[in-house]
Amino acid sequence: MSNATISDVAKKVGVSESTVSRYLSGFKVRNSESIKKAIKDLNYRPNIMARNLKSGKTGMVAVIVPDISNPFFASIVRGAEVAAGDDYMLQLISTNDDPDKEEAAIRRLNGRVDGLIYVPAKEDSQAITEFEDYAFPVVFVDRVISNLRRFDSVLADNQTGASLATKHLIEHGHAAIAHIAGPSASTPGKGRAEGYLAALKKSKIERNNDYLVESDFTVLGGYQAMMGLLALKKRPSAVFVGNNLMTIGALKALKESKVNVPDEMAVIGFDDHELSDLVNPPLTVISRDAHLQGALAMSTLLERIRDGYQFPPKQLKVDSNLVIRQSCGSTCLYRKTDSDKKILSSSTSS
Amino acid sequence: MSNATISDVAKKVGVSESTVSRYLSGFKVRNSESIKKAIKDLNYRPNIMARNLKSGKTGMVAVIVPDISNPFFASIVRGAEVAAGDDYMLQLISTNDDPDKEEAAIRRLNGRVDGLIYVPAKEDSQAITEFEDYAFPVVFVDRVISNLRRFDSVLADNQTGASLATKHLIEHGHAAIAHIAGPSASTPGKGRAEGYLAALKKSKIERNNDYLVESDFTVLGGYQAMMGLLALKKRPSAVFVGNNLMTIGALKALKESKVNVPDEMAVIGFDDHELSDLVNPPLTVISRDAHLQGALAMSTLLERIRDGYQFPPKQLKVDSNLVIRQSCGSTCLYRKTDSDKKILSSSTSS
DNA sequence: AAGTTATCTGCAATCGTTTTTAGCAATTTG
DNA sequence: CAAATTGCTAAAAACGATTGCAGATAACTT
Repeated sequence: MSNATISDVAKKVGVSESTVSRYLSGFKVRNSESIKKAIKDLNYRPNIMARNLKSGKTGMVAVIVPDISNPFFASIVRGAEVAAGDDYMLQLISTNDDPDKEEAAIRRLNGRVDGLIYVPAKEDSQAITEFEDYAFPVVFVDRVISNLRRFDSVLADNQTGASLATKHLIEHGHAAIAHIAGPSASTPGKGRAEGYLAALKKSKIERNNDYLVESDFTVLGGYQAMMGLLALKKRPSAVFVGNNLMTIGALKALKESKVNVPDEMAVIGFDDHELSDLVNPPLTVISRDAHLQGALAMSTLLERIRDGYQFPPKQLKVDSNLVIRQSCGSTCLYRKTDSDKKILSSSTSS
Repeated sequence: MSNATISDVAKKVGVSESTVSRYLSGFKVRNSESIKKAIKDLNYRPNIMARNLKSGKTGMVAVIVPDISNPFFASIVRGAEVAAGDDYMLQLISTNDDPDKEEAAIRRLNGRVDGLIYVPAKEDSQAITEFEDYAFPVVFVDRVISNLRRFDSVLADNQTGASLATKHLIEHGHAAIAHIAGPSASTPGKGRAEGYLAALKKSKIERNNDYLVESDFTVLGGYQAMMGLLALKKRPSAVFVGNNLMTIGALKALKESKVNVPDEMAVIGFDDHELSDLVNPPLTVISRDAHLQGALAMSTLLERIRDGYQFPPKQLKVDSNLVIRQSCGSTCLYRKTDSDKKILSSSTSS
């Protein structure tokens, strides 16, 4: 039952192990036919571990995400998987945004993978130091660790996207605009808050610190943040929510508080979803191509694995688009386009 | 730069490699202090591949799912990951429901993993034959391959869940009840259709073949199936949709056709979602704990890896629950319960 | 046919561990 | 005090592949 080894094949054919090995590597070999047959007869499969030990390669790439059940990260992973094709297999790790888990995971990864696609929790994560030790290339996706500039990254254009969202609310006549932000220690949390503030400034709307609440990218966090905003003496009339999960939480809070969207509170989210269209009211969001982000990250990583760091690190960005539906009070224009929604492109990748 | 080996450590301390190895395995050793120091100084990390080659174990478990971007499968994976803890790492493979890809993946997995958690596309998949060759335990989740009874499985109670859904519609006065089913070649597609038919039979409602349409578990498939139902001379007044994605598609079709839910068409889905509550109207669904399913699968698998097949294969089932919201015309009772929704338990796991 | 070159082959070393074996010293036992 | 037991240790043999080297065929030259 236990698998045959290369030596079994060699013995059966009457050649040396090296000849079989060379046959397997595609070299021209005299008894290729009988080797082929013996391999089939013995159901021989090369032992990957032995091969890896010799070659020093593993044929594996790790992907560290906060939580695979977040559809956004699932899309990234899927994109990465597709881009990896048959060359590399994926190892998946969810960290729950816990830097300690990230550190432990990276430590365990040593010797198991040839590269890492990494969505870190915090820009100043302690795991930084660990990276010095480990000898595989890393590509950051969606978030970066600021001190690790030597690695590549594939981000969304958070600033532009957030400005676009805020501007959209302003154009609908809102001035009391809140922002439920992600952790300021995270790249998108920080970037989107910056974009929000920049848009306010540009329209000469004074910043109200009560309206900028920092949360944690979770449903519950979004719910609580929204409840907080509703409890304010001077309620905002519109809110830009910093990610998909917090948007769900915010909407739950609004529904529970019987606050009408968009009349009493306009809402715009970050990151689209298959169901955004069917929510009541259909949700206007900033969207970007997570699948593409994952695919870009993987191809960048594979390049590094192949060619090393002879070229300077890349900083890729994918577009953020505004998908107008009805949660900001926009009329139902989107029916007129063939894609069932109106998309305004914002920025180009670079 | 390249990692130090156990021999470097041994040399530095002045002992043999085996002594260092024994120290690492927790045996009592005379120079343990200096070995500890040398390991730290040299930043020695054991080479996993060498270790795996020697032990024949990989410390890895593969998870094969149709598509990780389907939140349901993402939950399964997450549950499996949590249950694996620090003992095993996960290798992820999406197959797009393509049996050929499944087969190729399983073939590649040989020697890379100690076990497999597997959501196959079809019950009669050709990949069956492959399994004979490979020497790791397998646990099926959500779907099985019928000829492989020797492996464990963790399924949902599809029949009961589907009956519950259908009965719910019947109790709301519907008799013209359609079912958009998944592929009949798949376990849940078949099981849920059976449950649907059983419930009709029990209520002495005649089966209408136009009302049982087989689709493919995708958004587009659900959309097209619903469009087909709407085009019928005698439209059904209610529909039970066989999975989450097809439900989204069906709702899109209804929205696009301006058919009111639940007045003109009652809808009940299979599998809950964080957003189901916020959809218009809030979606009544059959729900089961996907996270638990994944966790059970993993713990079953780890048991097999540890103890082998001395015990007969297990067939676990998780409960299906009815979550009543408003898409079937139920009044808004759910507010009265503390969990924000009314849950009727259906069956117990066995 | 003999010399030269091009192909292919087996041997042995190597990758970095773990584990078995046997040996040595120190300690306990009769 | 000799004998038996204990507690570590080093040396060597795996684990299953790949690869440099040198020798053996085979295939061309002239």
